[in-house]
Amino acid sequence: MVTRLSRWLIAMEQPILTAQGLSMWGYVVLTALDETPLRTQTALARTIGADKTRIIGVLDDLQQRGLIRREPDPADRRVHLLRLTPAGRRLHTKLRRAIRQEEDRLLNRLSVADRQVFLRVLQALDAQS
Amino acid sequence: MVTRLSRWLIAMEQPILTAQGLSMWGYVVLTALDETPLRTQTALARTIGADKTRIIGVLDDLQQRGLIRREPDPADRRVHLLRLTPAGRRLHTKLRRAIRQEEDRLLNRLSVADRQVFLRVLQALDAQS
DNA sequence: ATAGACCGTAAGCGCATGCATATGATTCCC
DNA sequence: GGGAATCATATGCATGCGCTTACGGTCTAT
Repeated sequence: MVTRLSRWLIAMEQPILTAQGLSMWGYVVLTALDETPLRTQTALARTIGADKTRIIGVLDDLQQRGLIRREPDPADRRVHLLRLTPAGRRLHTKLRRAIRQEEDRLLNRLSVADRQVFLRVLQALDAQS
Repeated sequence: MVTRLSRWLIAMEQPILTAQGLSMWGYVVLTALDETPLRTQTALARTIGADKTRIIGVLDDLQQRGLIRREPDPADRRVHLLRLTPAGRRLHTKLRRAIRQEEDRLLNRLSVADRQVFLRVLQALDAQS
């Protein structure tokens, strides 16, 4: 069930992201930086459950597209601090809205109450993991 | 969200399955055969969203362990019909119970009502995917 | 009888991922 | 000051997976 559901949900999001030339991980990174606006790469990778070595390419790409900024941390020169640019924030907002719309479309056979419960529980489970 | 949730659910199930020397796909196959007791390999693969070429190893393993049976279909000699053995059914029941228990443990901070809604919605979404 | 489709099987290709190693630079602690 | 740890980076290895191709055998429709 999990496998199928995951794949199905991913298949739902994928076209939205692809249309903006963004990868899943790209979107995940933007989301994480939207939630916590300033982070080191290591912290980000840990938070999003990505391999820190593997997200470097993703970050390079996002940076090159002007969606995030990497700044040296004055307090520790080993560190880059990541933040969203205004363009990154705008794109993220747009994508999130589009994905929410698509989710709504897929959930619209549920009652409003059920839907709210489901999303709330998902959020709670996500927060706990 | 999807990625992390999937990973979390998988991380929950994995130790239970590993303890019985079963893979995720192994468990998925047992579940599918429990639900529909007699199926061709192609139908099974389609149902569980697996690649028909990739599940052959899984089926080989399950068969070797006496958990499933492959029988020629008298109506079509190209086809193997798959079914659970009693041992397969017993193992599946045991694993399903253990996984349910673990889910309950993880969901136990939710109200009973919320939990029921959540699982019901998950099921509905799965059915629609 | 023949052509095309299907079944199960084996294997190839490319990609993603988890994990590990190594590097240079930097920081922290003794 | 020196050693160990940490950061970001690059890269290797093994594995899994989606997709594809090919094969021998079988089935269906013409």
